[in-house]
Amino acid sequence: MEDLIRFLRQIPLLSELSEEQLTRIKEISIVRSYTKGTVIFNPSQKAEGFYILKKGKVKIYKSGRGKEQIIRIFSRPTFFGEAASFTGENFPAWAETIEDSEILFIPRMEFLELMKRDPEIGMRLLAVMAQRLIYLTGLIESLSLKDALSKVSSYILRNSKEVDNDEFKFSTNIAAMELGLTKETVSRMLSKLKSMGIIEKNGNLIRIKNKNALLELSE
Amino acid sequence: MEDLIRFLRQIPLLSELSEEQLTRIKEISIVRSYTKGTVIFNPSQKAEGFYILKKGKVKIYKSGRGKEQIIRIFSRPTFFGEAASFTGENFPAWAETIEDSEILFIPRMEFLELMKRDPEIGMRLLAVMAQRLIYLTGLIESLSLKDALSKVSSYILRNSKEVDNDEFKFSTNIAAMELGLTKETVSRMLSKLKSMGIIEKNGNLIRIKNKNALLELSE
DNA sequence: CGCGGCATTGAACTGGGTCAACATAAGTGG
DNA sequence: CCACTTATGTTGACCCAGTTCAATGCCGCG
Repeated sequence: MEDLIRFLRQIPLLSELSEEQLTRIKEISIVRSYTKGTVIFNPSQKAEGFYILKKGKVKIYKSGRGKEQIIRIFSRPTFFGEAASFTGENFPAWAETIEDSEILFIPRMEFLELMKRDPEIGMRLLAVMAQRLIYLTGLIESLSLKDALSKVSSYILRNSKEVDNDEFKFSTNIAAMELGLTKETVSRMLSKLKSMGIIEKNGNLIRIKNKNALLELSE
Repeated sequence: MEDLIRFLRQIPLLSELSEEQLTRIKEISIVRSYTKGTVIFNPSQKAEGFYILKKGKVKIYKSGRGKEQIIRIFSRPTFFGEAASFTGENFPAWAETIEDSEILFIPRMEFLELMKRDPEIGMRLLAVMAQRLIYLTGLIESLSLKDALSKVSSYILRNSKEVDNDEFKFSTNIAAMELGLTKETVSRMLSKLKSMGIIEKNGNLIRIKNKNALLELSE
C-alpha cells in the first residue's frame, strides 16, 4: 500500500504533501475498479466528493436529445468532478470510463479539511481550475467558430503533441464526440487530408506528413 | 474615496476583508473609465493582473473567421480575467465593454500576495471558479446539443430570472452572439414563440406569457 | 426630418447530419 | 486457429436547420 502513496505523490495537486498527510488521504480515500463503459457519476447526483483517476481513461460529457458532447477526456493521473464537489451541488455532467480503470474517491468534507490545514493545496487547485477554464474556453471556440476540417486538423495536432510523436492511435468515433461532429464527417475529413497528402493512415494509426499544412488548416 | 471601499466590500470575493486590507487593495488598484465598445484585453496580451467590473457591462468573447462567440456577459460587480491572471499566461479571449463602464485593475502580484496573507480569499476564489466551470459546461451543452428554438427559449428564461421579472429588455443581436446563432435566426425563433402565444414583444421589450411552455421548449 | 442602428422577413444556399450499405478490424468462444 | 459476432470505419445519396444575402421596416435621436 506504499504504492498508493507513491502514486498520490505523482499528482501535482498533492505532490507537496507530507508523508503524514498523504497517509491521511490514503485512509479516507476509496479505491474502486471500473470496467470499460461504467458511469461514475451523472447530473442527477449531488457531488459528495471528487475523484482521482489512477489508471485507465474517463470521458466527461453532456448528453441530450440523443446526442452527446464530450467535454474532456482524461487519460493520465488527475482528478475530476472537483468543481461540483467544491460547490456541493449536482455534477454538471456525466463521467464514464472508456477503458477499464481504477479510480479513487475522496469525500468532500475530508478534502475541505485538508485544504484548510494546508492552504498550498488550495493554491494548486486554483491553478488547475484556471487551466481548466482556459481549456473550456478553447473548446467553446472550436465548437462554435471552426468548421469540420479545421476541427479535425487541430485535433490531430493536439493529439500528436500529447503523445509527442507524429504517429499515434486515432479513434474516429471518439474524435467525433469530442469535436461535436459525426463519425462520418470525421472520416470524410480524414480522407480529405489523406488525399491532400497531409496525413497517412493505416489501421487505427495516423501519421502526420505535413505539420505546417495542418497548422494552417487549424486556423 | 470611502466610496471605493464600500464598493469593494459588496463583492463576495472580498467582502470578508478587513478595513486595512481593503485600503490596501484600494491603493494598488487602478480605476479606469471605458466608453462603450472599448477592448479591455485581447488574446495577444499576457495577463498582468485581473479586473473588477464596477459599473457598466462587459462581454468576454472569442473570435475567428469573421465570427464571434460570446463566452459570457458581466453586468454586475464581479471580477474577470482571473483565470489567465492566475496562470500568468495570455488571456484566452477578448474583453470589451458593451456599455460605458468603470473597471478596476488589480496587478497580479499584489493579488497573489494578498491571497497568501489571507487564505480565505483563495477559498472564495475557488468557489467562484468552480461556478464558472459549471457555467461554461452549460454553455457547451447549449451550443452543441440544443437547436435554435430551445436555445432561444432557455435564453429568455435565464434573462427573465436574472432581472426577476417577466418583462425585460432584449437585444436580438447580443442574444445571437451569446447563443452561437445569427440575429436572423433569433428573430425567426422569437416570431415563432410569438405566434405560439408564448411571448409578447413591443419595441425592445419582451414579456413572457407562458413560462411553462418556455420551460418545456428549453428541454 | 432624415439618418444610423437594430429588427424582420423572404428566398436561395450549404455544411454537416442522417440513413443505408458495405468494409474492416477486434474480440470471443469452440 | 478459425468461425462468428460485435464494434468501428468508410462511402455515397439525400436532406434540412440554420446561414447568407438582400430588401424593407421601425424607431430613437441629433
